[in-house]
Amino acid sequence: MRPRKKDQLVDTALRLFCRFGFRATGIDTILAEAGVAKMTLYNNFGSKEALILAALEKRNDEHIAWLTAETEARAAAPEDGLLALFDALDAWFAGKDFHGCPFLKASGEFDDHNDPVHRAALAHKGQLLALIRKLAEAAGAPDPARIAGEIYLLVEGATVVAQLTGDRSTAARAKQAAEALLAAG
Amino acid sequence: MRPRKKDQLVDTALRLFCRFGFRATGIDTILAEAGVAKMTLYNNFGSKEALILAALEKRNDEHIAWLTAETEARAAAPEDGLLALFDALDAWFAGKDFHGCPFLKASGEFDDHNDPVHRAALAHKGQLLALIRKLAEAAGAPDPARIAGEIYLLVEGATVVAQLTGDRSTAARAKQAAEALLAAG
DNA sequence: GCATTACTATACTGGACGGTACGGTATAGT
DNA sequence: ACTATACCGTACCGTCCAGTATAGTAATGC
Repeated sequence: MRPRKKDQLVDTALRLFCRFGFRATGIDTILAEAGVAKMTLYNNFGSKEALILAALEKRNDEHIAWLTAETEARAAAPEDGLLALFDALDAWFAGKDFHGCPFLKASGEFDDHNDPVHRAALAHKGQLLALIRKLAEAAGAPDPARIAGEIYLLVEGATVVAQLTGDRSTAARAKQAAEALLAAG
Repeated sequence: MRPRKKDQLVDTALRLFCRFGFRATGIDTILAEAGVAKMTLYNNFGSKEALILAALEKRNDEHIAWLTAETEARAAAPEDGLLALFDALDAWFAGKDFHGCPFLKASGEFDDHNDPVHRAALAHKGQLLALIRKLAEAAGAPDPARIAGEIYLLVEGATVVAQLTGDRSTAARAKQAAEALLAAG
């Protein structure tokens, strides 16, 4: 199997979904941009929803891995991980193709909690929270689960606000708040 | 002028937009639900976008007023306002017709920062931040602007997470974090 | 050599979309 | 009573949508 076109389709779809939204992006646009025939899409995925799910799955893997690596690279010591996470976020927000978190976008467009797309978003956020909890444990926080939950709220808030306002200092402000939370124990 | 049908249209549209999203809600659906003829919509608003804008404007006024009043009612003393805000949020999230913040939904669907809908969302969030700042000043915080910015991130984070997960304890967790932030000064 | 597989192009279906045209009705103010 | 206004229902427009049909090409694998 040579899954060249398939990957191309997923990559293009993901890029357009992130930029214009899921419902607003038609398959014809994706096809034209990817240079792929319509039947190739339907032979590989069967439906637009399946393509969305595939795109989100890939995005989940890549983003969690990137965030993990970037945070680790920016942390001088294991106990700095939680704060370094916000530096990684800052780098993410500063990218010129940043258009908010696609999973938040997806959960907004597919509001029904039983919808597979919403569930995919939920699963991703579960992994994000797990990552934060691991960082909290590595930092030696007295109550890692509690502190992770609080930090997680800051992360989501910063992500939303960065997309909404485009303010470059958003991650730094969230980091400041996180510092205070950590200092308070 | 008897703006009965006009209001009915805005109310119905807002309800459906909140629940199903802006792009996903067709005008025919709104019309059928509101029991209003199509020409009445276009005589009053001129376009779907104008209806969206009208709905968001009404929502902005109502929600800011509600949040202000609810927070005030739940604060025993002026310096409790910032924490009481999270009790108000909790009441909002617990409502059975809660489907997330329509302005965040709108900013996700209309990503372009020049889009009037995105701008409306931005304006609303400016008012929300101003409200938080006023509460921070009333609480006698040493640096009200900074603390308000941090609390604001918690508020947005809690709103997004409440919609995403449906977790009833989200506002309480955010309140806990806010307490720590306030205690840290 | 031959069959399978991956992919292509074009054309089409049925429905939904935002928006318009038009002819008719009910209700108000004067 | 008359007229303006608000509103109605229905039919229609052009466009876009997701998805299907069909026939054909290019490379792969035995």
